[in-house]
Amino acid sequence: MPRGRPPARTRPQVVAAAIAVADAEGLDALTMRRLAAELGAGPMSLYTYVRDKEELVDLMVDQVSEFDPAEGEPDLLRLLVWQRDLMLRHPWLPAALPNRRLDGPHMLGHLERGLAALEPTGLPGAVKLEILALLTGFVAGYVSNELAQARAGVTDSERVQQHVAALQEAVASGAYPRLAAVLAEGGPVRPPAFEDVARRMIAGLVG
Amino acid sequence: MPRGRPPARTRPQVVAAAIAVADAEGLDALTMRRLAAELGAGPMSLYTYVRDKEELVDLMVDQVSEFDPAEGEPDLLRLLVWQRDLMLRHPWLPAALPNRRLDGPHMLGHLERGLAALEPTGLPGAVKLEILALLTGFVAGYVSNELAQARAGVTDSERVQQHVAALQEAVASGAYPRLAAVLAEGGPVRPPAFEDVARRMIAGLVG
DNA sequence: CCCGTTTCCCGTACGTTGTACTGAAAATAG
DNA sequence: CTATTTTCAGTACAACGTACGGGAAACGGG
Repeated sequence: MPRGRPPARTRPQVVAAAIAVADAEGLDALTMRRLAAELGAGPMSLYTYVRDKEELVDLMVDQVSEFDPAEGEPDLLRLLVWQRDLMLRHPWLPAALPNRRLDGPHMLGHLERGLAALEPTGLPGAVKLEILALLTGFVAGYVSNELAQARAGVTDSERVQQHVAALQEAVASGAYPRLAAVLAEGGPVRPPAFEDVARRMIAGLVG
Repeated sequence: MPRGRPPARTRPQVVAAAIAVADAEGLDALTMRRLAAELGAGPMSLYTYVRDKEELVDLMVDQVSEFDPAEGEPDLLRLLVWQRDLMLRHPWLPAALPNRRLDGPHMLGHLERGLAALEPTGLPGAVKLEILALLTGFVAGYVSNELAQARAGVTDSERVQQHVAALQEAVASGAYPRLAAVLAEGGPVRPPAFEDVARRMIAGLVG
């Protein structure tokens, strides 16, 4: 029997609310006060469910990484596609991943699936882990680029325009002929589809 | 003739001091007050040389990316090796790169060299830029892993040990057989050398 | 029924951060 | 010398994560 006063909320509820805030307004907008207000609670109440903010983000990452077990054991390409979908759905994820403990059940499950996909290679375990880390990093980088370009499309006014102006000026100086050629080439060329690049990446690392 | 009171310091001096602090104590230790104290100045004096902290880090990144022109036009592999050396020398660099404007002269020079190395491929310019971004992201990820493992060697006590304990427990539950096998395999297997992985990466992306 | 114990809730408050504001200080131009 | 221009830096503010501690709500045992 639980002894004292029962919690008014559950930990998954708190984490889910945090994810909702980050999805809607970005990771910077996710402050403890903001999240508490979202839950109709005092700021310090959150520390009943979470040791500190770092742990909160750990839990957020693990929560969104839930995997539908009905999909069975995917190959590496399917795994990367799934990761990308995840990051497109939760744009804060690529920024949240670095320097984070990934020992939640879903992240470990994901690792397990990755190891399964690498089983036929017969590589040493440490190498398999390294490959998985590099592939995840690749996906995060790719999606970050995608998201940045999408944001540049609607133009952040201030910041993006300054960047473009700086580029124009540098190119006009004539010191970067090849860069100038690329920019003159006309911008919106369709970049290669994710699946193609991912396939090349996998082939390069495990082939 | 310059009119008003002359500056007591130069912008490169300020940036160099900032780099020194970040090299020695990490990016988190680099605060405006700390840097000002390092220079024997008042905190607000720094804003004479730099619009805000973001621009300061922009300048730091560009400053450390200076390239010895005597090396001529390197191929892609040499470029990645050089990037890695840079990041090992400045461990804050991988963390500082994401979401940053890279339009300083040295970063543009680096881009120019990368485009030169990709010239023979005949790929469209936008694809070349994408490849360079992905390769830089790969190097940053690889070095981050290297640095994290080195730090785990001296053991951060608190945080790392908690992580290891969580892994042990999860593995002991039997839910992650392949992960268990990898961990039982014995840890310190020599990971593949950077040059090998980088070569595979290049081959995968441009091959 | 009531009281002690346990647990959660949350107002207050502290230290740190980036930086806006303001006015003093130091240099040149006339 | 005076006016102008620029840098310097003290004070201060808002926002952050979170330590602290007292009040509130549930239970077990008498």
